[in-house]
Amino acid sequence: MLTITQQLTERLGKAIQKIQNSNIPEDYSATVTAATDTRFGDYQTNAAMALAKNLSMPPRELAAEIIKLLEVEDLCETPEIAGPGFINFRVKENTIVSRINEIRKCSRLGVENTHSPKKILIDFSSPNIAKPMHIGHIRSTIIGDCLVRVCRFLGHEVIADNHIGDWGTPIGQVIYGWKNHLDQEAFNEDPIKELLRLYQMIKEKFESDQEVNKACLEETVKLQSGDKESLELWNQFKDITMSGSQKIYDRLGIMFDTSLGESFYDSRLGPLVEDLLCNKIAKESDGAVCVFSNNELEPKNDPLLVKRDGNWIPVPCIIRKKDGGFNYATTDIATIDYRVNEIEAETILYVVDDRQSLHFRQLFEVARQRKINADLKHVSFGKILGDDRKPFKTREGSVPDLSTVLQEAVDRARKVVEEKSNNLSEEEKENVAEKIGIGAIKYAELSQSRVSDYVFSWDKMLSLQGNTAPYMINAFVRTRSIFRKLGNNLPEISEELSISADAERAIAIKLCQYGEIVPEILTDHRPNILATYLYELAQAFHSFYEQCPVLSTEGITKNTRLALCQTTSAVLQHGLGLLGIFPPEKM
RNA sequence: GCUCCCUUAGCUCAGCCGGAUAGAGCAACGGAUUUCUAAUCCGUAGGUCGCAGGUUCAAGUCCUGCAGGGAGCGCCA
Repeated sequence: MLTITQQLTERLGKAIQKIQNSNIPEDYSATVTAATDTRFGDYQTNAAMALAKNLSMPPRELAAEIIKLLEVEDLCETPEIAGPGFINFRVKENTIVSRINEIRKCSRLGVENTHSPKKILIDFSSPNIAKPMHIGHIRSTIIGDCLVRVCRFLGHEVIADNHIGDWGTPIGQVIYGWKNHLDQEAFNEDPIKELLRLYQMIKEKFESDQEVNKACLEETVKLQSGDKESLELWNQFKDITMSGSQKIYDRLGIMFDTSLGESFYDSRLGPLVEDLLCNKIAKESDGAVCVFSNNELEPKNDPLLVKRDGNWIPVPCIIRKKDGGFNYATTDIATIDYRVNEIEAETILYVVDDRQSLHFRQLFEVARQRKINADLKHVSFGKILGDDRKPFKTREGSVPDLSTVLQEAVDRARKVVEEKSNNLSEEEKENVAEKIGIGAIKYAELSQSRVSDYVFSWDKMLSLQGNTAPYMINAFVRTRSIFRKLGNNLPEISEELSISADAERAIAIKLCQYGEIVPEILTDHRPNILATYLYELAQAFHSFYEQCPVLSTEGITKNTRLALCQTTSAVLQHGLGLLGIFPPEKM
């Protein structure tokens, strides 16, 4: 089952072959894309302009030549030349009708499985022990989950891995805090809050107070050498933290296949460093063990070099500290080994904020030097800002707690529901508020380009207009209300469709494109491509809904409109589902 | 000091491998409701795509330089 783009691209390719001119580059592959503006038609190609120079022909003349050779009468009207040499295609009604009918019969809604399924491990969320999840975890968690859903749907084998920060110096700090400054009453009341207080207090002293610093490092060493009491405390902290995180994952509907924390890799670190020393990948420097540049890369592309006073000087990746301890990079290298050798992942995606880009470039460079055979990619993202364009904070100036943020979203959604949806029962209102609130948080995240920073705005994300969850959900609810009204009188929807009104045509074309859009998400791991598509679909549907009555019509018109509503409903539900959003039936 | 990221309408943001007159939403203004849910739709107005060069038939998109903002930079994670 080919998308309309694929069919047209194939025909265009054949037409260009027929030109049989050796000046056409071997690797040239003509492409047809959706029209940038519907005034020009449905699809377009710039092949004539791209090849004009090679064939030394004026673009418009070449376009005419291509059109002469194109065999597309069965798919579209005679293609037209426009502007500097575009070829525009206007698809025939029967092409749209048969494609819509294919999509209606297809459980995948016209989206093909990938032709090259991979085993993909996605590393995301990554909360830390003794710290409740906060606003800073939201982007990784939501983007990561969306990528898991999309990869899986496209036929990849996916391992969702929560790489928990459960090892290293911070744990030593909390243990030290626990032993010396625990407020038992506060702990009984809210354990995670007390752990966070201890961590923050000790972290501050750790910087300034030599003795605290030393004591914490001793606690860390004790833990890592298997001291029983330390391990018991560590387990307790871990349980407390993870049960808090789990509540958030449950509410968000997010599941992991594995949650191997940093501690899991601890026993592998020593042997790993020895191995790297043996292989001469790493060497000792100032008492530490480091991986240096091997000068295979151009200096400016080499993350293990930095320019200072006009000279390139080494910035090694430290894998064993002077005191014998291991650090972040060591664990990450060991983690790659495990994922590649034992899980047999072919691709690893790290959904981590962009401040760590240097770390990942170094990590990937070490992997390259070791000839690790896997595709490693840092799926980075920017910061969440407040109205003042500074990192988003609560009114009290602290980092907002994630569970509080989720609750506030639901509370705010509830208020709107009270205002607008008085026809619903109490139970329904609660359900709708939950789905809209959580959906709004997720949609706000996924509709943004992940690379840039964005301003967090309650009003915007819960707005009823614009590119927001409530707007999308409302479109879905409207499709549902039509079928609810029909109840048991839903007629058999036949394949006989007549697409005549502009609004019908617009939405039908949009529906045909679902299969073209979904795979594109993975070209650069950008969920907002899907969000933008769904927004355009919802807009087209709202417009259709206003202009084209369904239930009051008869015959083929009714049949057509029911088919479009049904397909829109299915695509909206499915697409939102890929974003991890599950709309209610009513609102 | 060096490296990376960002800069598009008053505000918040889209804009994929370069392609036609740069698009949405909010805010502003003007319309549509005995409804398949107006949580919607239709319309008007709003731009030197940070600045300067370059490559190209074609640059918001690619390259170079500059400015502004953010982040990172040997023993934290």
